[in-house]
Amino acid sequence: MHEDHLPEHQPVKRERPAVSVDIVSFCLVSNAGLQVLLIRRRFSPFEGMWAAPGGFVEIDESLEQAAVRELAEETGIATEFLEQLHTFSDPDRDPRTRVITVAYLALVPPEATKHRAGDDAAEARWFGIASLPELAFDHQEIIDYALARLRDRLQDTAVVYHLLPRVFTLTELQGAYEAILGESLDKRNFRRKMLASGTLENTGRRREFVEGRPAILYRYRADAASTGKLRPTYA
Amino acid sequence: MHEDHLPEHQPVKRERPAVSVDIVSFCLVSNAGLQVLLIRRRFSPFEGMWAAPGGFVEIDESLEQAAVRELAEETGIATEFLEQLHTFSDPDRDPRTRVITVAYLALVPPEATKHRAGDDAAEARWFGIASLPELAFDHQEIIDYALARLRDRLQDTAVVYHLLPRVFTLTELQGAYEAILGESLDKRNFRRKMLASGTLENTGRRREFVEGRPAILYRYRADAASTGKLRPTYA
DNA sequence: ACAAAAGTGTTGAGAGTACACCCATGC
DNA sequence: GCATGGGTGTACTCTCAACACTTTTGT
Repeated sequence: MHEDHLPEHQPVKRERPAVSVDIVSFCLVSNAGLQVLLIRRRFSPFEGMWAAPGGFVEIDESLEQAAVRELAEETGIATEFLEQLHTFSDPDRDPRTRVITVAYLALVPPEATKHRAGDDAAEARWFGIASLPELAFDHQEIIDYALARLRDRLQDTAVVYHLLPRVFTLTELQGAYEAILGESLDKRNFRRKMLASGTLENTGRRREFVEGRPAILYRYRADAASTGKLRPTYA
Repeated sequence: MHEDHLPEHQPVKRERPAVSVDIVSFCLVSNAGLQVLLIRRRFSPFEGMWAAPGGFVEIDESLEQAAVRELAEETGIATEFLEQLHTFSDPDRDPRTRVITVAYLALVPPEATKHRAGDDAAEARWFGIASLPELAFDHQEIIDYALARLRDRLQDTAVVYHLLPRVFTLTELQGAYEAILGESLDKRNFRRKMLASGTLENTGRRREFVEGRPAILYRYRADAASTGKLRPTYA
């Protein structure tokens, strides 16, 4: 990094690539599974195509700030969970000019999923992970990467916390795991593991007015994100 | 990312941050443990201080290409293993101008560790991981991050492959794990696990002319990096 | 009483951990 | 024959995986 400043050493002002962030936001919708937030592009290139929300980094903000800002500007969504994924740098990934993009993973809890179209995007929409439209740029690759990371995080941390309502039943929790992993899990093993992990807390309340036996409502303990000892596979 | 091109939409040409790569290279030196490659800076800022090799990305190269090029230019070292770590973007991390840097992990096998000072650096040197000098920029943080990632990779892949000579004894392999993890491991459990992983191959030769009983020489199987099933903890 | 969903235990297999002595070679 | 490092096995614990019936509620 360390030479730009020295005129006699680097006499030519180097051409700088543009730097953007792209945010892959997931949410869970009961019996519709895992959803990804996309916007429809209003401008060329890929005008009219769907893409992950994102935009250029301002000169005085960090990448995290840019990600939060762009997500808010383009979709109106404020996320609590944001994790850097990977930086994509193929010189030809954007047909306009050289753009290096830093991809972020965002998790949006159900009470915050209401979006609106922003200035830069004609439209924003949640898509089921299994039925994504054709995507602009290398955004399909970025979303694949994000999903792999989310699945990974699920194995050893309490990230689902950020995708569920504050209270939930064990069956709902299992449904969340199954929707994200794309496979079904054994009920008894799942419950044992979750309860043993020490991340859950019985609220003492039950889900009322439902078909069948009312389920106990749990919440994540306040320190779950840090404390959670989860490295299960269930089956 | 998607608006730079539209004059009426973004009439002002946005100021672009500079983008650099920094490479944290590790090697193993028998009974000197894990080493990191640093260069002494020839220019301000932090002139005379040690830093990870790195430099600005050219407009038409990928980040990986930039990392390989900078490492070669500044130290003459060619690495086989390169993995992207994280992108550091604090607006104030470089006092000169806005620089976003993408950090890479490089592993250098013992036969490739000879370095030379390059154009941009007065001097290059391997430092023991436990006795690093004060570092320029946020490079201490970057190296900490790289070491954590290396330790992580050690748990479930055969990365040590890239840090050892082509043939080695089990004792040497265990020494490598211990040097990287910074803890000692049980000999019998370690050997059982390694041999059971299926990544090693007995060369049929032994280390000759040494004190004590000659040890069997092993090599990694050609497909070890992909096949290796390692998730041990030893103890 | 029946439909619907919640809840509950046991067993077998494999992996991890702890631990101490004999073996092959060079000098 | 002794110093030096190489090599080996067993028992315990714990976690994972497979698997089916009973309980509670509303209607």
